[in-house]
Amino acid sequence: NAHAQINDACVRVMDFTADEELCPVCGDKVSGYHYGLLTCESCKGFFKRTVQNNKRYTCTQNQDCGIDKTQRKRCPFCRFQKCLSVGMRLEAVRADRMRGGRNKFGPMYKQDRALKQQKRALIRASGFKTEANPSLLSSTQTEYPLPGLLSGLHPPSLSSPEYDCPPLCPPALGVALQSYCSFPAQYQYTAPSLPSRSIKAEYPDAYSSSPDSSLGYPYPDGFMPASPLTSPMNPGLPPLVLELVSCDPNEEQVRGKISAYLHQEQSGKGKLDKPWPSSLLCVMADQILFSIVEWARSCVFFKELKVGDQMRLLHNSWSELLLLDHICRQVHHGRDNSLLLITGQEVDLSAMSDAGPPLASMVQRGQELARRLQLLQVDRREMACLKFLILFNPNVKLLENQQYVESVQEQVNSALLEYTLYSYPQCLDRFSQLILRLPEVQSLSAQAEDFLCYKHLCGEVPCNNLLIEMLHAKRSTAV
DNA sequence: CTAGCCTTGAGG
DNA sequence: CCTCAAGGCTAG
Repeated sequence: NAHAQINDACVRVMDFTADEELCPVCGDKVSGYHYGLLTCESCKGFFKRTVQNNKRYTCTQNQDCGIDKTQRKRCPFCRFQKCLSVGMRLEAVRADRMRGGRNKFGPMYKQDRALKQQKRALIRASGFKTEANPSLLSSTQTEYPLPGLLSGLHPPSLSSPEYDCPPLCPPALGVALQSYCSFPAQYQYTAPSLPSRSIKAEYPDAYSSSPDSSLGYPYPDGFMPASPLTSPMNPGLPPLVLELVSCDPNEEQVRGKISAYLHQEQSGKGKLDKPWPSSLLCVMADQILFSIVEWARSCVFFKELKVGDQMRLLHNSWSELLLLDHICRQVHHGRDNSLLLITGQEVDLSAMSDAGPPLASMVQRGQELARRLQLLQVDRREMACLKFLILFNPNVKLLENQQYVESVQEQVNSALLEYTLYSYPQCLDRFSQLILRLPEVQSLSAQAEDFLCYKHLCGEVPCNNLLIEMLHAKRSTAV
């Protein structure tokens, strides 16, 4: 049911923006930590009654009832389901009903508080935008779901016709985005195994031997509680970050594919008319670009978008993504005086000086960027987040579902912030250090685009490829 | 049953 | 001492 889904989506957005003052189960006001996380008083009571009295409910609908403040009484089955899915802990309900005192979760509550405070401070310090969109805010309080959070907010008149009519736009990207059958569904999300902090149950005898508790609440068949956005139980590893990493293509496979392609290209033509830079490098970049489009097409969030918006986002970000891919490779390579290509070949930079000043200076800027990221020892997870932040740019013009793009950006931002705070607590400005590289990537990629455009006009670059198509697309729609 | 308010009591 | 998350109580 759409209402419930939209409401849920709003609550999710709120969790990232309003810093979780709302009960994750029903959206009511939080009264403190209860059974593992911050919830409202009523859901605390409900959870307690249910577990203590071993209650069993059934759902008269499809077990997917929306739970909010006004409807939470309607379906206890779904309410309890939701309690579990957001991470409320059966073990925190005491088997012997002893009152008062503290339990094992105490320290975690404290830690969670500290994290939240730190996060707020850092967000404020970095002048980060935290205010939720007012319309989103109100929608969690009223029972009127936002029309369009999931279906596109802008009036149809704003959508640009040229994207909706394939014949009018260059074909390659459209084909790449739409050829669903030619790619296997290889990105099945498999839940990453979280380093499980062993949370011993409050009463070990009752719980430690099996997931089944003496209170009679094993998790329902096939149902494991979903990882909450953040919870004191798996601090610092936002599930979203892991999910983003899981979207990354297998570097080996991409390299193999591109190497094979280049080899074939080379042997097919016998000898290359032009040796290195121009021709082969462009073919290589072109192939990497294809793999980037393939990555985007199959990754979480992006695949929910309509093709029109997918194209708009990619047209906007292709060169940055390409550059980031290059930078990332140089970070791993770790050499100042040579570049590593995806094929594994090295290009000596001392020979670069005669490639012309513009190219040399761009390569230099790229090396500088790589060096700074290497100094930070940026990791895969952070890199995955950065890619998403580049791709999901809500400032792209004429987006049909701009709000969705914005909410993805905020979610990724938030997850990255939390990840860096927990994984690198000794470096509090790590998040800003990472984010500050993005404008640099943007600026350098713009310079590279200009250069490519110039070379293209000089006829020094092959023109029937995705690379040039992207170049034209951006330039023709730039405002 | 629900949910707001009350009482407890270990840990700080 | 105080805190605050457990359980308890009870009107609606």
